[in-house]
Amino acid sequence: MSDLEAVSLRLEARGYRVTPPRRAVIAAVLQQAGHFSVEDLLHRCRGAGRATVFRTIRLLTELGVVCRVLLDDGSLHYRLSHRPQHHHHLVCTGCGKVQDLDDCAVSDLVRELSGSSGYEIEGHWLEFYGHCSACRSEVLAGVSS
Amino acid sequence: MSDLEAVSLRLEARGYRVTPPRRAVIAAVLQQAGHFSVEDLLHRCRGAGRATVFRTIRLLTELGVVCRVLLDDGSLHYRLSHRPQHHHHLVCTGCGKVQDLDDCAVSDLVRELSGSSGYEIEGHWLEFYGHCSACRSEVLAGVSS
DNA sequence: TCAGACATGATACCTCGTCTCAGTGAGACA
DNA sequence: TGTCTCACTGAGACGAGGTATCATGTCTGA
Repeated sequence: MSDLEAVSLRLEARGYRVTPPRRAVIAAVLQQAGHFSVEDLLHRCRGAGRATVFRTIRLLTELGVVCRVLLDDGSLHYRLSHRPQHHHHLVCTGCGKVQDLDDCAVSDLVRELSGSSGYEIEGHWLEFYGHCSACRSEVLAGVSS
Repeated sequence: MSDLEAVSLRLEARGYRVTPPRRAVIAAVLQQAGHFSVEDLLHRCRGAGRATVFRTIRLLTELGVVCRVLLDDGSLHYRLSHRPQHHHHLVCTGCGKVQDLDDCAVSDLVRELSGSSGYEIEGHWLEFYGHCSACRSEVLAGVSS
């Protein structure tokens, strides 16, 4: 079963119809290698309207098919989520590559914080920014030349 | 020395002029108890123009006088920073109260991640969301009544 | 005094996202 | 088969939040 079919089935299981514009958006999302903005999708899905693309992305976010990535300049991008469960991102500020971090090491901190602060902590947002090994070696090569 | 004077001195030390509109924005920021949007400041500084308020907030962010707070609905607010150094926030989604977390417990995780991922990690963004003790007791009172 | 740098407010503009609304089409049902 | 309902659609208006531009004002140092 292709990814497109799998996502379509998940939509149908929730009672949503899988229409041609939605298929176009899902296909465009599945083609994206890294993170992308809604504007990128709008360019790829010329047939689908602006509102439809936004609506479909919101649907896919609810389904856990895509997840939101906060870049270090504050802009919000999306990314195909290979992990429907809670996870974090490691974003390369050089090439834009994003890596998933599946073990949430903050959960211990959350427990500790719940005790000390009196808050009932329901969620958190954690993103790491840095340079991947490829970008680091490029920078070093640039300096030495 | 008042807070207003202290911030003014920091601006001057960086070579910026302390003009009446800037003083008005700084005073408005210092009066804010919790987090605020630029729109809130615009209401409080009727004399200063929209662009000036945005420019001054950007300046104050650079100086570390205010810091950005990402709310759980994705909107960006600002907050008077009592800790110029790196810190995190604990945001109450009920009343909007924000608490600073000064010990960055992610630094161990950053070191560990640098080794395992090959990334040179330069920054991270961490916000916690939950309900403060006051909001929790309100909810409980509402349920029991 | 004067030139140049800096700061200003007004306003146009941009980006990103939501809302509204009339039209469309798929599916249920008589 | 016809009709009815309702989810879904695209177009476009709208709003929030922020930036760019520009003429003008003000400060500073020579």
